[in-house]
Amino acid sequence: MLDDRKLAVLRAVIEDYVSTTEPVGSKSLVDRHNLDVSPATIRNDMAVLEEQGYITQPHTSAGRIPTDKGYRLFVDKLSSVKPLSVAERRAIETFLAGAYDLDDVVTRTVRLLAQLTRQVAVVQYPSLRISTVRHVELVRLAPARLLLVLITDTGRVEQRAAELPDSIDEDSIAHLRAVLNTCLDGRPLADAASVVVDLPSKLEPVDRPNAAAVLSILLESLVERHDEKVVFGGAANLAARDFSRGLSDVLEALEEQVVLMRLLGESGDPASLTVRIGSENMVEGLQSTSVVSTGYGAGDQVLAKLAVLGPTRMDYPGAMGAVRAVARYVGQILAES
Amino acid sequence: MLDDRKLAVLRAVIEDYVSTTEPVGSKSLVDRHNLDVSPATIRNDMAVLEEQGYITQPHTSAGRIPTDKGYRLFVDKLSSVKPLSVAERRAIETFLAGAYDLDDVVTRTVRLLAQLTRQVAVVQYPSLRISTVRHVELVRLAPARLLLVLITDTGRVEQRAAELPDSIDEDSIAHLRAVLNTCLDGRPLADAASVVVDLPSKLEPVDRPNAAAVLSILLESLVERHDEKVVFGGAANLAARDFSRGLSDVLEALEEQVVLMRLLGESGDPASLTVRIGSENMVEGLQSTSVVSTGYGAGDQVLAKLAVLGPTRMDYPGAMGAVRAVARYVGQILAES
DNA sequence: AATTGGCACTCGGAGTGAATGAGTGCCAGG
DNA sequence: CCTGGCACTCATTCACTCCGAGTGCCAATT
Repeated sequence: MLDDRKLAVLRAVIEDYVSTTEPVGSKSLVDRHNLDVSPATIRNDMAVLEEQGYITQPHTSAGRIPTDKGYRLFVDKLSSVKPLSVAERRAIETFLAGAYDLDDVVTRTVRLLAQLTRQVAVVQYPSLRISTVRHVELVRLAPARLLLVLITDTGRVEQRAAELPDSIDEDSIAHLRAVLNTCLDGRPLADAASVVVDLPSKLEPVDRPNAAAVLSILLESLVERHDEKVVFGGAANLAARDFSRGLSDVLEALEEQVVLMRLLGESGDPASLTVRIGSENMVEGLQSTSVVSTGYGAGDQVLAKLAVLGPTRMDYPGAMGAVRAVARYVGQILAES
Repeated sequence: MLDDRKLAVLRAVIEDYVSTTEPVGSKSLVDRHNLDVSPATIRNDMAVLEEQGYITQPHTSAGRIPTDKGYRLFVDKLSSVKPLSVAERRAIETFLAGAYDLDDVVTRTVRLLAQLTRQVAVVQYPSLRISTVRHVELVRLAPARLLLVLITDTGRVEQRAAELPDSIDEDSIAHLRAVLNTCLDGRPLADAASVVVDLPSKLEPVDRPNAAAVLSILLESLVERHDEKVVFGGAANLAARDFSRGLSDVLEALEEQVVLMRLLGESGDPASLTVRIGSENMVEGLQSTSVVSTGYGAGDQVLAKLAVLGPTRMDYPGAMGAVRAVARYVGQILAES
């Protein structure tokens, strides 16, 4: 149905369109790429490609531009991930190595990805799901107010304030802290939740009301609010490309945590490099954009996702290379710490 | 030099221009505002205002638009802060009250300000400078690697990882933790720094190399990296207005922490509401924008700043009202926690 | 059957020029 | 000092033409 040359034509159309932003015609195709056929032949091929829905013309008597379906075929069959240059790899390594904080790692990753791809980068904070509890700290902020700090083995720190029904003295706090730490230390967060539920029975009845308040907050930290945090950067890159109308929509979508979460959640296999093109994105406001995403984490556990977002007309091989490389390095950093 | 009517004309020009985005002419001025004079008179006034540099015409035979100098006069003399509506106040209150985390407070504040003003909002994290140490926690991540957690009375938590020269056992950690907490608890961070410097002498010689590593990291946390963190939001509002070219520059500037810090730092009196108009901003890339900023904090201590950034053509009274109100509420929230 | 050259056709974009009208400056008279 | 009148300016708009890149189709060639 589509012979080799037609595929080559599709690839050429996409490459040219991506680099020039302009509809590409049969003539310019033949001399930019050394296809050994005449423009007329290419025209016939293009007609077929158009009929099959891989390319389209913005108006009669203009060149062709790829459709989402065309990009899809390109990504699936016609291109391969472009590995980064040595310089780029080195840059990633040194830039990420300088981070001293989970926050810092994430922030730097976003900047890095945005810079490498000249697109918008989206990075999710590593999930707490499979980390284990390292320490629980309780600090009294006011007579009936505690600060609860949960430290995990991955070095992540979660903090929450808890309002208590009654005031609490330092002894009770110390006791509660001791109980919590002996029960929870070393436990995966997922298990910890079930442990926490059973805890009240181990405490003095007097302490229970306050403990209950602390524990319910702790529970929330353990199970609920984890994977929520997502940051993005490189919005300036959006403005630089033309995008023109719709930019506002895209920016709006990016500023919605929920939307970003959905965006990252959509890709099927969490671990592998996936590409969602234009209308394949169900997220409204982002249907004229493409998303290249992958999971990352320490070792082979997927702790979170990161992605690059740009116009459907983007350099897929390059973006895929950057995403894959950055994900790997971030994984290394996380594994070390 | 400038009689009352001329000032009224300037005010009218600014108000009209801000709401319509279009150069305003003498005719439309007289019937939009009930000035009891003829267009010709207004023209004369405008000629004077232009001569003095308060307004200008984009091209001959077009209406006038305000200059930065014009806006300056307007802000200083011709306008007053516009208080928020009851509904808006209530919205602020409930929205901020729902926050349970310093991070959350800041994030919500940004969104709130952006939404209220339909501009870009910039919020600096509250400084640790004048908080006091509540607790220092050391957690062993690896034999020669500690996580250092600094908790302040304002409920803020700073975390840093420290690489040690030697491995360290739990006893030494416990000892170090005890020493740190007895020496630092309740101290203002500013004083704490000097205490930390003297600490090594109080420790066993064997522990000193490791302790030194921990302490130097702690010192950094205490003095250096504090007020660095700034976030912004509402970039979509930028795109919505026309801004056209230059948008990319503005976005770029906003994504630079350093630039944002400078922007907030520029205003003279840290506590009060200040407005910097267009070219008054020395930050490059933001010279066609105006910034309305103020300090905020618990009680009357200024812990950080927040600001609204928009085109010079912005609703100053409204922005000032929103900034002032939000700063107050955030202050309350911080004071409570 | 596939490729090619030729040819008529389409149509967006750039360029031209005239008409429009909002807005101005200036001046003479109230 | 204010006002009405008047001539002038100039960005914007619209209609119109022209140009050329690009197309589809067809008959000829390989």
